[in-house]
Amino acid sequence: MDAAPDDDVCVKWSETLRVYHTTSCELESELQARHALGLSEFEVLLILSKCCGDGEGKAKMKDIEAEMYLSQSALSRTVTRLEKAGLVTRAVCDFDRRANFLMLTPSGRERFKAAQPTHREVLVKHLS
Amino acid sequence: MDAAPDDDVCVKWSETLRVYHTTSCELESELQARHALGLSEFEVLLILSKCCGDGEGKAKMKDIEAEMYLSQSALSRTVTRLEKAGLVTRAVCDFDRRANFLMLTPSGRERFKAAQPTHREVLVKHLS
DNA sequence: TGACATCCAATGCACGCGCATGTAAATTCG
DNA sequence: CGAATTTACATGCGCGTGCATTGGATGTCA
Repeated sequence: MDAAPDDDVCVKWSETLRVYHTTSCELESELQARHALGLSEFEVLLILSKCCGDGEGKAKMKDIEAEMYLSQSALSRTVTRLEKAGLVTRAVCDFDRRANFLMLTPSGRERFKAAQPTHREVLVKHLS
Repeated sequence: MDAAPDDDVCVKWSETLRVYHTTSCELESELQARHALGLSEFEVLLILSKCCGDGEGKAKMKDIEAEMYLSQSALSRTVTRLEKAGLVTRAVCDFDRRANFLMLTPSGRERFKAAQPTHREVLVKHLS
């Protein structure tokens, strides 16, 4: 698998850096400019919206954390921002009152639907 | 080129996210733990050391900036940290006194040589 | 049941980043 | 030449992040 040795991984890494930075940078600015969403915030909405079909959109914080590359504290604050913006609501889990459920509000679902094309558009532009 | 459409880019993107985050995260912590270097700092040393053969290691700030995914201000502060650590020296360019040269100190070259295997090791682990 | 370990989420804190601005040097052009 | 523009770098500022800690709920085991 690794016939050609060390330099290969360096090239691969610098290519990964290039793709990651250019793409995430444009995602960030386009989502912010067109939909007032940070990338982390969008990603939370994305998980919520696909995690639970159409009607609902519930998920536990821990489950979301597991699907994102974001620390527990950062996720907590991201959710706080989303909550303040009225896009998401926290609800305590009845069976385990340590845990929180997260739910999309109608406004949150709307915002996400509006933003998703922008997201796709940028991805297609950089990864096609 | 793009026979299978939208979902493809999403998969590709999430794969890029995974590789980028796991790799850069481990690079950061290994370089910090073993060599007291942040990833940005290492990357500056890397550019300096390959930019100019063995004996010297000079480069203009602007040229370094162009090779990194880092803002001008972030680079400026990164270099300040490297300078404080004694790994790098700033020198004013005689022909354009706005510009700075950057030079590896012997200590800087040493630190870089010590750190490079760690860097390679992590890359190989994640990208092979 | 009671003491201890574990788990979830929030928060204090420090840090690195990008944006906007400031300062000084160089370049352009009337 | 002299004023306006542009370029290089540093710095003030706000923000999002990770680490460490805290507080509260749950689980475990004797």
